Amino acid sequence: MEDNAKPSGTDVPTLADVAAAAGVSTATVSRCLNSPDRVKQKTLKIVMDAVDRLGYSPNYSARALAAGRTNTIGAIIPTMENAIFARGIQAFQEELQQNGCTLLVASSSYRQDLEEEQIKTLTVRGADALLLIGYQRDPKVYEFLAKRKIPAVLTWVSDPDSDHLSVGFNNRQAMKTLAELVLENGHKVMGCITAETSANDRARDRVSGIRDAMKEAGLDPSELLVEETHYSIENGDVAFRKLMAARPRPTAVMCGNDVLAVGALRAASALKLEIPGDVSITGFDDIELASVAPVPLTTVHVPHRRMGQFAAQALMAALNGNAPDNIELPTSICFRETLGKAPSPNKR
Amino acid sequence: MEDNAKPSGTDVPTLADVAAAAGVSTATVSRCLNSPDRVKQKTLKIVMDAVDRLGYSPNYSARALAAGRTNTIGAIIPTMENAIFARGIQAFQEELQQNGCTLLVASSSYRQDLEEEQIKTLTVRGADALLLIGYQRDPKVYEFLAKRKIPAVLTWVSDPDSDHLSVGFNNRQAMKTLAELVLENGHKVMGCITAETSANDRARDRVSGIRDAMKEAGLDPSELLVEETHYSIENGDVAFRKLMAARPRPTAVMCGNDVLAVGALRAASALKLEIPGDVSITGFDDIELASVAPVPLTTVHVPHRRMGQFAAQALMAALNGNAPDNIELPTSICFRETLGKAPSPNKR
DNA sequence: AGCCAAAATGTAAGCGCTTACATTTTTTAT
DNA sequence: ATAAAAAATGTAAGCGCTTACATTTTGGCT
Repeated sequence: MEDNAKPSGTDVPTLADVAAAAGVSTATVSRCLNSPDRVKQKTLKIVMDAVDRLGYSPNYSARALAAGRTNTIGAIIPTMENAIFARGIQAFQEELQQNGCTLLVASSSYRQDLEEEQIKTLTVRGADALLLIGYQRDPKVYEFLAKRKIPAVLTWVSDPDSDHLSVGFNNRQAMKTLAELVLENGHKVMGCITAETSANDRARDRVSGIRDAMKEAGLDPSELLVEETHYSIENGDVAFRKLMAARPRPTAVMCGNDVLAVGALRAASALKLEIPGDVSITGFDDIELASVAPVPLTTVHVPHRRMGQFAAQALMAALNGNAPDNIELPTSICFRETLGKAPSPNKR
Repeated sequence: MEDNAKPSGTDVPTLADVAAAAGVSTATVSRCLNSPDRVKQKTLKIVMDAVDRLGYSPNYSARALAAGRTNTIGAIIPTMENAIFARGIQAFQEELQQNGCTLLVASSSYRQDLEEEQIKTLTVRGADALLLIGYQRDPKVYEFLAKRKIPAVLTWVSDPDSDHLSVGFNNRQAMKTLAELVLENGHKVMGCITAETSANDRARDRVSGIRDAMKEAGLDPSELLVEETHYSIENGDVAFRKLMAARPRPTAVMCGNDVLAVGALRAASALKLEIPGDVSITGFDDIELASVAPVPLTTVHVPHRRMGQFAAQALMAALNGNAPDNIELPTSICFRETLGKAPSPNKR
């Protein structure tokens, strides 16, 4: 018969098993694992040998319960179905991993109610901190987070006026810059395809950016033709056709993201419109899709990877009791082939 | 002074607080939450009222520790950076959520060593079950999983001969069917762009499928020109150019997935080759990209959503002690515009 | 009314770990 | 050498929950 010092059969070894095997207390084993510098070299070696020998790995539930933190970070993104968020989140995850944290991803389908639910779920599941997209949400959510002392970083936006931590970029300014370029090409009748602006602050800001530029160029911003739809290639296609049916017809269509722009491009091709000869089209994001579109897309480049990385660093800092600064990353314009001079009126 | 029956200040309420507030024991509260049919209606109401009033939600770490399960499922996918896995995983997640489980996603960058590490990490973090892509891995991994009694479902493949649970499709057969169609169009010189076959069983099977079809059509399978590379549009472009430099030049290039095919398409356009007039190109997966490629892609349609859904169901069944059956889902050919007759020799 | 099985609830022992505090060992200064 | 300070280790009390088992309540029968 075995005595009780050994772990029985196929059971997963516990801290106590390691302690017994190494001839020390569980506290010492715990210290070896969590703060090795507080333990004598010799002891450390003995314990680590025991850990290896038994193939021990800690039970995270128990650790979380005892320590009051899970080392899990939650992220809630609007969608996983296209690549808009993939690069940024991937970088976020890599950075977290460096810091011994795990990422839990949920998606909200661009629905505010679902996002709130997911925030609750992730919190309850023990997320120590959260990455959120955009800043627009019920103040109660922020109160809830504050009450639970859960740091959150808002990304894909820059929100310097607010006291919420954010790591992102200025959607409005970025789109404005692109719009200025479009207007410099002589376009007077402007169209725009965007996500629904009521529930999406990034989309709203981008549209505002276009209007800003129009105003400064002496055009009436209210004449911007706007099509709102969900992000998908198909919807971009449909929206573009609607825009092309308007009179006067836009000579430039600025899209809220690259996915919509690619849909517009497809529609243009079907309508036998030359890009950019007949109509100019622009995107936003600079995902891989943009560079391989039927006509390579002129778009706004967003530094997704750096954003993800910085967001992770900010959160780690917040968890360590520091107060990280908001970060606004610069965007740039990525010139490709879909932006050109406005066609001369007689040519149309 | 408060007495100890009430939760103090901003603290998160616990089971005991609810029990005190409802005037019952913690066991009863626990039962109300986990098996409501085992308590009296009246008690249930009292307890649930207290839960609402206090805004209680259970601590999952504690629950996991006590119950020995986390209700968390892990998934390890080769990459999050393109959309190949997005739809399937999204469906998987939705189905899990229906069953009260949370998804933890990790990515392995197509590296077997990283995958093993992630499997360990997720296991240690308490994943009750795992979704894995493909079947090729060190037998030790399966032993480890078996020893820990962690159910795993292999997806994106069908592995009927093995005793591992799988929910997927037959890569070899699917590609063979497409290859037959290509060959029926009179192509004699075949090229292929694939992921590295040594570390990717899906890729390997797909190439085998092409060879199978060639053999049956009386061609020498060893004459298939193969370019191996990582999945990306850029790499598809480069590989296609290499293939086009071969003599005799392939008249059809079958790609291991849609991403590579889109890259090939881009290269073809740069080389002023007509698709499918000069060269036919095919893909695999039927992701959204396929339908919006410069020339809409003829490809293999994979039922990603259903696969994800069934995989989740299989895992839930396994966790409930049932032995779910392997599932092989049918694929279909999605005809678009990149497959055509082989050009007549004199035309070249 | 009285008995008994079934239903409902309570009691309390953990789950595996961290950590405040107590104790022992080692180092440093005198 | 010796006292005091510092470092290392041990002891044991939880963290918030589930669940086996014990106890009480309920309700159907006779």
